[in-house]
Amino acid sequence: MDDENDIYEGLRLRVTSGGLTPNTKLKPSVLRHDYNCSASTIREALFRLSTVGLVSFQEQRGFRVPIPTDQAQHELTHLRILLECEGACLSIRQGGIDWESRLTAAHHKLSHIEKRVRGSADHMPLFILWAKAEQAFHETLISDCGSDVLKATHAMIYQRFRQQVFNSDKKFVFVVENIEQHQGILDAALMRDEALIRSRIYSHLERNLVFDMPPELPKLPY
Amino acid sequence: MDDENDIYEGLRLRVTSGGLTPNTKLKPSVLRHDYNCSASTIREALFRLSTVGLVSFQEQRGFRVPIPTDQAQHELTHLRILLECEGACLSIRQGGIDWESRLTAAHHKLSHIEKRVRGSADHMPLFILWAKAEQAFHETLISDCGSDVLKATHAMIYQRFRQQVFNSDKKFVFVVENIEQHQGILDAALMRDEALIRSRIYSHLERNLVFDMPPELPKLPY
DNA sequence: TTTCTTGAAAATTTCGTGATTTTGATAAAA
DNA sequence: TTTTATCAAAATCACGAAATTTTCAAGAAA
Repeated sequence: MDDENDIYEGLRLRVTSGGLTPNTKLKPSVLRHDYNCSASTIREALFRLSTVGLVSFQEQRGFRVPIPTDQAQHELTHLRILLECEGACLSIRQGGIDWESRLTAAHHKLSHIEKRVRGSADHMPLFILWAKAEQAFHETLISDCGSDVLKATHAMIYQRFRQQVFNSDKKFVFVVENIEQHQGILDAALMRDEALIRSRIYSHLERNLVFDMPPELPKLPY
Repeated sequence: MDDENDIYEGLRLRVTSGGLTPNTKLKPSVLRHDYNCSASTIREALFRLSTVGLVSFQEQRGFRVPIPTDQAQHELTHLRILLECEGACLSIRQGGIDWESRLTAAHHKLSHIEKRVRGSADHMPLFILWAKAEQAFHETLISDCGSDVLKATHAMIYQRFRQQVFNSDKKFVFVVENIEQHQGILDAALMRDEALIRSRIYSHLERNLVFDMPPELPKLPY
């Protein structure tokens, strides 16, 4: 049935948070056994992943898990900030009670998991749950911006960001500051304060910026 | 040799500015003759185009030329403004003399073509030339922003934007205002005036926004 | 030792085929 | 006339194999 898409999703999970070492070769002829299908089917899925930037591809040289670099982390963070600020502000303007309630719900789930993570010694077992909840929260934040293109672009960048951070040495996937930062973003959204939410989204992601970023970009009239 | 990529580029050109009617079915078994290769090869190229949004795809229902809508035009324009303003401002900060000279050169070419277009009755014959030059100008504008991710994302959105506008009924591909607007953007870049270039990029693209856009988004501290 | 060839093994890309699904026209039923 | 059923033609999708390209180790030349 929807085989093709399951394989795509399966592979996506493995290259983003499946513990695969960066630069690992992804051979269709090997992976086919994990999904029992033909190599061509795997190849197609890997191709799709490569156009989104989640696997690297070189003509006649096959597919590999991308190597995280400081530069890539910086760039992905920068774009996340740009897109998320824009999407959040538009949602503040256009979103209604429904948006507020969905965002509150998403935050409630995330917050619950984060408090459990804080208590446990090993973060790993909860990681998958946390990753899903955190993605849902950030996607809900921009969900009423009214632009599918913006949302799709953000989703792409978010996936690559998560892959980058997870596969980098530091493994900064979760830090305690997240808890109050997510809360702060929710509060700003409910207060409908655009300037505040911008500043809080920036602070939340700031630690992933590895180079200096202009602290302030005057943006008028647009 | 680099067959696969040639086919991809060839198809990309046809769906973006090849005069194909929106909603036209793209059948691998037909297109194979134009590139003399197998249907599978065409299929793969179309698949890649679909992940970038330049071809619409439905499982078991094949590929089609996307139908332009006002909504899509608005969203693509919005994102172009966002990305291009950001890229231009960062280039102003980080770009050197080299950037200035490349931008001036790109503008010179574009300007030359635009003045010829203004004189001719039928725009069509010059269109391909103009499209290439205009893309080059806008890409040079953001070329020194220091972020490959930003540039790649912009390139994607720009392609879809061009497709949308070209395939829409109005065919607003070229208007005389472009001439002075491009000049204005160049001037602002050379003056290194960030606020000014933002405002001019916005004005340049504004006519493609089909819904109201917030005239001013206060953006502090980021 | 270092650099350059050689050539077999391995991996990647392309292609035609058969199985499955959709499409669209025609006929039957309401 | 409108709706539903039937079924053949056409298109799509997954597959395995053939053709092409790369990899890399072993030997020859500098």
